[in-house]
Amino acid sequence: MGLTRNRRKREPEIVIARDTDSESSASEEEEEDDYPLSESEKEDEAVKIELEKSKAKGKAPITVKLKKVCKVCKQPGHEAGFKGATYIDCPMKPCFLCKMPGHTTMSCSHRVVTDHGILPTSHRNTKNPIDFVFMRQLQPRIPPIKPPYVIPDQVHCAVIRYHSRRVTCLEFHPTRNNILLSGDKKGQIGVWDFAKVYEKSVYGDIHSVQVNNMRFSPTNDDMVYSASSDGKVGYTDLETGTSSTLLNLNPNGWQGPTTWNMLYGLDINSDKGLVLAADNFGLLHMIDHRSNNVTGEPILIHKKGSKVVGLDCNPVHPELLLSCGNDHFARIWDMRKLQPGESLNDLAHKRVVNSAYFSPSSGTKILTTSQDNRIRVWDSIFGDLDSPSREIVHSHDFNRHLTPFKAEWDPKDASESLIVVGRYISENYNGAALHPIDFIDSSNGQLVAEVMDPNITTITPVNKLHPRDDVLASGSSRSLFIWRPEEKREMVEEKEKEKEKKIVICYGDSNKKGKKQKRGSDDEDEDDDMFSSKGKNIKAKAKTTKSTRKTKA
DNA sequence: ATTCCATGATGCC
DNA sequence: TGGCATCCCTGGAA
Repeated sequence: MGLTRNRRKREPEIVIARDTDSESSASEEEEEDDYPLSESEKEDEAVKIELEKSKAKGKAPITVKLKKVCKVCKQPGHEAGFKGATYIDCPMKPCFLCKMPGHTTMSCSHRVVTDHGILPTSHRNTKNPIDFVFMRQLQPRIPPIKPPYVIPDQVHCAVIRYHSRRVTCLEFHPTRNNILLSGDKKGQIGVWDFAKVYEKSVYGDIHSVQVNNMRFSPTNDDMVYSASSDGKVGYTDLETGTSSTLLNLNPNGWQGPTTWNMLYGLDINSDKGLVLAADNFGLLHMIDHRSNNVTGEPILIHKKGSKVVGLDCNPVHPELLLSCGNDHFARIWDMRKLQPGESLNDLAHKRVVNSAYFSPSSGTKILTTSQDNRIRVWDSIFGDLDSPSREIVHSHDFNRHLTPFKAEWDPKDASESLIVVGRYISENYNGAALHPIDFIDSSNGQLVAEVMDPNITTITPVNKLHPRDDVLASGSSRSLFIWRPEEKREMVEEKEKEKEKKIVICYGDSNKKGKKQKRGSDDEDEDDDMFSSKGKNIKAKAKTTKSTRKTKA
């Protein structure tokens, strides 16, 4: 099953890693006293320390006072932040996962706990009654059955720092299986042939700021539409790199933030021959796909002045359009009567809706990702849409440095239940704080697999499943990763057994260090942070109170 | 090696 | 409505 397999030894496979930093002794286990204290116990301890100190040196009140103050709430008596690879919530704040007050993430019943002995030490040796709740509520959540899906859970190849800014969107080529398109915060669009790993190109002059969505032309595989925060819809020939602007909402340039138009949502209704793009003022724009000219007037489909971040055309019913945005709604529209306030349904959310997708084959279900840390599924667009059929609590908070998370359907899953979504919150995996990519069975909310690699310590908000192959592409910060199932990878490797049996890591051009494209794994000494020693043999540096989760050499 | 800072969207008041 | 506090990141600079 995915859970176990993910974590099975992969050491021999990843050749890029350097030797490790920490041989710092096996006496690290002292981690224990950091931690399994209840809040009151912690306070007691703090008080004790204070007392002792003030007794010891008759006067030293200032330093003593600074001793234990929470960085988050500034209150004494507890501390929040990373202890090694485990993050301690501030108990004064609502749970970072489910957002409910009264408990912390550690004791949240929605928290997914890893099994197989990789439980954070905190949950052994505790007398805290909360742990009983843990065992009771969470143990049954760990799926006992092998999923019928083949989860791509092993890094097959990667481009490290391919982009010079973070990746914002990914798209697989509709017919060429090994071509991955990626957009970034700078406005660049990359084309990567991940079968030939080193074949990649970046188009930098299509957009001036971040690319929010890309779609291939339904009639010409080489042509790509892109929506950007520069207010333009670009139309680019991937072969030649020549690009034209089909829509420019800022013809007069920068006139201040209140007038600057940005385009977010983008989709193509091939049935009606329309390219649809939505902006940050709540408006929907349409471009005739054949003439590539703007058609009709912009239509207000979300709250005036609010961002429409997502558009999705129904795969079966061409008259249905789904939109979502910052007004906390996902809305279903009839293309035949697109008028303000005339939506067929408004799906309410508690926070901003990052994405809303029809299910890939029948188009009857809807999957949404909201910034209230919940993934929602509506089972039938023909049924009751007043409330979702399911809400899955999942950590995918908004953060300024991250591309917003979007849960995505697996287009290959005929049952239309498997989804993939990156996880914000980190978990302590053998001493490393990692942010897995979650595969969730949306029919029951169970975690099917948590995919991670000890070398990938950054958060991976952008994920895309291949339309035909068991391949996952993910964008983490500036790097791209291709994942395959373990078995699959072995097959591939066997096939080309003459070639190195190693994961190929390729370096992008965007950073100085990586300029030289490394072939294979010959000179492993000079890899950069991303695939350096962090992952392996990590030991929690319990001694160093300063140590953050980034324990570099 | 470590700390700091910028950055931006959001939600609350 | 506008100002302001907030944020379990990330990258780069100090």
